[in-house]
Amino acid sequence: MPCGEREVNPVSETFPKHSESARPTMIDVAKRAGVGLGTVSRVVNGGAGVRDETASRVRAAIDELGFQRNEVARALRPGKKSSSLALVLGDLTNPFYATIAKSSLEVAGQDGFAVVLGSVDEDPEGERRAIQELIGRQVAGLMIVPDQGDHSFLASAGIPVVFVDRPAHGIEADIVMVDNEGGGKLATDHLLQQGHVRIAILLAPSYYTTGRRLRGYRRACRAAGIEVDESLVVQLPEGTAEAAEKATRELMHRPDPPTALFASTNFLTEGVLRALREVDAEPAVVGFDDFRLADMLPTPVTVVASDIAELGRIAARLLLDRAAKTDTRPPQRIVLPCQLIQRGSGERPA
Amino acid sequence: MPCGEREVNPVSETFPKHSESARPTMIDVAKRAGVGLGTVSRVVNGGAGVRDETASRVRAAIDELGFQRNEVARALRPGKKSSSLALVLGDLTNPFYATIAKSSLEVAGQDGFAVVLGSVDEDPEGERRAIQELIGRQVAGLMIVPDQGDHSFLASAGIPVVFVDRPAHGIEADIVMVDNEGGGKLATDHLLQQGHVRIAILLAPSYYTTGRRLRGYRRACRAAGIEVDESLVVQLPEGTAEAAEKATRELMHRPDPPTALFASTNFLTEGVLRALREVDAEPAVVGFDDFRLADMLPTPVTVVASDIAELGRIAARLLLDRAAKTDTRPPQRIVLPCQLIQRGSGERPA
DNA sequence: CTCCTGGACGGTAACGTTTCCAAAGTTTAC
DNA sequence: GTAAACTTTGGAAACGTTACCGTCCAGGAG
Repeated sequence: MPCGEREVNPVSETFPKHSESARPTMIDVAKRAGVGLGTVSRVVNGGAGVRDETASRVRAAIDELGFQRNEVARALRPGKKSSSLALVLGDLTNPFYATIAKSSLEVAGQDGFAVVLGSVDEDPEGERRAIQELIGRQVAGLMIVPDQGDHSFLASAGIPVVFVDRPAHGIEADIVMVDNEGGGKLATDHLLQQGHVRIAILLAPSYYTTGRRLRGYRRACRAAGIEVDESLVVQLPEGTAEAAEKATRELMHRPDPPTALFASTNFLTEGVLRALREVDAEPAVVGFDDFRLADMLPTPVTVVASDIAELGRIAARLLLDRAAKTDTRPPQRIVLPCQLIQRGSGERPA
Repeated sequence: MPCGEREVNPVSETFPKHSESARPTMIDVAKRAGVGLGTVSRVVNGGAGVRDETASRVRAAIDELGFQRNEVARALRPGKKSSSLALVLGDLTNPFYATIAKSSLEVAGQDGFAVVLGSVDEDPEGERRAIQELIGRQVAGLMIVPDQGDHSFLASAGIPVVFVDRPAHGIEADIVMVDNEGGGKLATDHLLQQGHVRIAILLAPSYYTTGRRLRGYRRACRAAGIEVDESLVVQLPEGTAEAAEKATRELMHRPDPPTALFASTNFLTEGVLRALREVDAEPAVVGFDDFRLADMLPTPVTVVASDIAELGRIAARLLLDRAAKTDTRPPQRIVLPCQLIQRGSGERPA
């Protein structure tokens, strides 16, 4: 029960409200310091070619007036892009995306860049619109965790693009991702080693990553000389925990349930574990992507993990270098390794 | 062990790279459509006062050229702020912040606003710098989860500000928060009802919210006629799970350990639970703020929760209305209720 | 003493949009 | 048939910055 209704009160203290007073411009500073506009600009941009005495007079004026450069006007000049990057990704509530956002934000911030988050619907058309919006804001570069669909419209945007976690079709651009196929193989190999033969794999719909992880799974099975039972390859209608829970329940109620499950995303892993609570059998479980509290669950969860924060950092760094034209190499494809973290759930024998 | 070193390969496909070709401007559109510049602007902005026939000719030209309005130039005009909001908050890896980011992003997106995330260091000076940066980008409004310290410098920013989760000093602005004191009382009351008398409370350092939650705790104790043992009020040096874990371990190894713990943030709850794994005693635990998998832990975790997504939505809505001058009420103080979610850990008897 | 060189500085155009004003065209009213 | 009112349109100014081009002054070389 609620501990109170929503309250709405005017705040009582009487502090200055935000004033509409115009903020000072370089012209104001110039007048105040008794110098020309160009000189102020030079001081603000590093002060090369300005006498120390003049420069400090200008700086004094800046402090007195509380002047701050108008980034919008600055970005209007041709060639000058705004000092911000755009980041387009899915549900921030997913720790995977949140981690990318956080780490790329850090790197961008170090270079004085802000990060603009476009709101992302799930449909490709929404993504496209969001991206166009962002481009209109003259960002210096785009980091995109792309949805499926054609992204060739990005080629005409005139700004560098880095794809994160998955490649996109129709454009040649940098891509930073994890070794999905290797990770899928790693997880499956591990389960095979425990003697499992009937290993189910749960897949979120139509992501690129999904296909690669499945490929790793198949490769591991083939290498072990095991033929894949296609009824154990479960394509979910949604990438949610709920969908995985339902599918797992169905799997485990079959006459010939799998003895092990490979959940190909963190949310799917959660769903699998939820379903298994209500089931007598204790199949082995390996998840893809680590998640908070994985080690605290009744049976600590074995996962295949990679350094997601690094994913974001590399992407941001690469994009900044592209934007600054420091990096003029051909488009790169950077693949981060995965590693297996054994915690218990994946070590149950067949 | 890693399933492979980091690979770096040039991408092989040969798609168009991003071209540096200048994007078309309204002037190009005007020429193409054989109309004046002003007419194009009118069409782009809704088309009021333009003949249908002319408007469609302009729209045709826009489509042909792939014109997209330059938001930067637009924002340069006086009075016109850019159609973006700034969001300043802490660690996105904390689901609490991530949820706020997600929900405010959604609301802003509905109104065609982008959200700029300032990178936030933990120190107040870093926060101030980040905010100044954002203001320089001419955002239409600021949403801030404020650090302690004086925020009066915001009064001269000339844009509306909404504080989220905690108020700030030195400025009269809207604030959207949860009923921390009520939640603290709710949690403590619940533990008292189970017969607990020695209830420890763990507090993250110096947050505003911390103080209110403690106040609710004290109020509940006083109402129950119990004198608070001040050695059970634990001020942590850091708001991390690790700090809470260490403190809990120390608490439980005392000769007179508490029979219940109230962890005042989600990370602290995690730390508490980690420590309790290695302890024989099974004290009751209530956490503040719900978290993913709370119901999946060996003992499902009882929490006091509020609708964090709603927090973000309300803040964004309010800010948008302020920015549009649709809402000219005096600064509001909106307080969302908390509710108790009983899952087991909080129902252990004394 | 004059000329030249170079650093310091001031002024102005330009970026792409919105807004305002005036001109042109069209309808309505008398 | 003419004047008035209104609608549609074109053009120019302005937003705040940067980049470029001159000008000015000091100092060194001839």
